[in-house]
Parts: sequence; C-alpha cells; structure tokens
Amino acid sequence: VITYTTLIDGFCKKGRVWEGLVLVAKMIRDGCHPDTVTYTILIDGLCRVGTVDLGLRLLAQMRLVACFPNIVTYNSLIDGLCKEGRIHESLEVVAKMIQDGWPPNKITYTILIDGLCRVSMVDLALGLAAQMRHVDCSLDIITYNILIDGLCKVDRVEEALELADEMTRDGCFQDIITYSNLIDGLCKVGRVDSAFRLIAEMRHADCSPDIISYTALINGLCKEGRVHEA
RNA sequence: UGACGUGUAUCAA
Repeated sequence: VITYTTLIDGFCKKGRVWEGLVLVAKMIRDGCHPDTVTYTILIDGLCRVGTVDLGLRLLAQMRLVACFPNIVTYNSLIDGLCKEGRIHESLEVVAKMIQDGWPPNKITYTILIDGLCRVSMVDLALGLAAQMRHVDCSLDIITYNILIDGLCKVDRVEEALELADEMTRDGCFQDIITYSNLIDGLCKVGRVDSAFRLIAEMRHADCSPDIISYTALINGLCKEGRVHEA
C-alpha cells in the first residue's frame, strides 16, 4: 500500500492526478487496498488541479469502502475550496469535520485565514487568528506571513509592518517571504524607498533577498518610472 | 517507508 501510495503522491504532486487514479485501479487489482492516506493524496491532487468537486465526490466514495477521512483529508478539501474562493462551503466542511470528531488544527485555521485574505476579507482573517490563540493554536511564521501579505494586498501596509514587529516579539523570525511581502506591499503603495531600506535590512537579518524580493522591488521602481534604478 | 497551510513579475481570459 505504501509503495503504491508513494507513487500516486508523486503523480499528484506533478499535477498528474489522472495517472494517480489509474494507478489506484491497478493497486486494487493487485490486491492492495487504498487507505485513508491514499485517498487523501488523491483528493488533494484533485483540489490542486482545480477540481474540488471531484475531490468531494471521492470523499463520498471512500466512505462507501469504509475508509474514513482524517484531519488531513478535511484540510485538503478546505484548502481546495478556499483557493477557489468558496469560503462558505469550506466552513460547511469545517462544521462536518467537527461533527466527525476532528477539531480544526493550526493548519485548518491557517488555510481559512489564507482563504479569507485571498478574497480581501482581512478583518475576518485577523479575527480568526485571534480565535486561534484561544484554542491554544499559536500563530507560526506561515500564519503571520499570510496575514502580512493579506494586509499588504489591501494596501494596509502600516498594519502589516506592525504585525511584522509583533511576530518578532512573539518569537517568530521574519523570513525571506515576510520581507518580500512587505517589499511588495510598500512598492504598491508607492513607498519604494522604504522598500529599498528593507532590502538592506534583510542582509543584516542574515536573510538575503532572492529573485522574488528583487522582482517586487524592480517592479515597484518601474511602475514609478524609475527605470534606470531598476 | 506514504498525505495537508505562506511571497514577485509577465501573458492570457
């Protein structure tokens, strides 16, 4: 089972879910029965290629063969729905998972926060983040980065910068993604010079800018007409 | 021995 499942995961990670499905058929013929992990990988793969509805169908099918979803299965579906902007349905899945005995974990929360940010519902995202603490899921660097990016994308760069300070106080070190988010946000509100300063600060923080950080900055310069500096 | 969460640009619609 594990050998087959590993291969299926390989296909899914390459966006070749279809071949993964073919392989499941083969493993069954071989007398190996797909388990929860196998199904979860396929559901996740289907979600990634933009076919969440097929993922939901596969969820129904796995139950028929007495294979039951776990938290990863649910998280994969919630992420798929969120990435399509289907927040309402993702919350329905959350309700189901709770009924099913799987309370949301840190990843569930982070997925939802990301989903809310993607549809610009940043205040709700911040609210969820506050709620996370109450169920003693601490925010980690990924959650912080998502919120910082969300704030930047709605031009609330000042709040994003404050949150970046807060994450440091909280013991999460800003990484290359945090900085890139801020640089991009600053550029988009026309504060290219502050973005420049952040690039310098990155080196001091032992976090060298990469191609993405530079692209954000160069783009900002170009949009300002500062092509030469770019 | 196997599964889930974060960043830039361009083009497209």
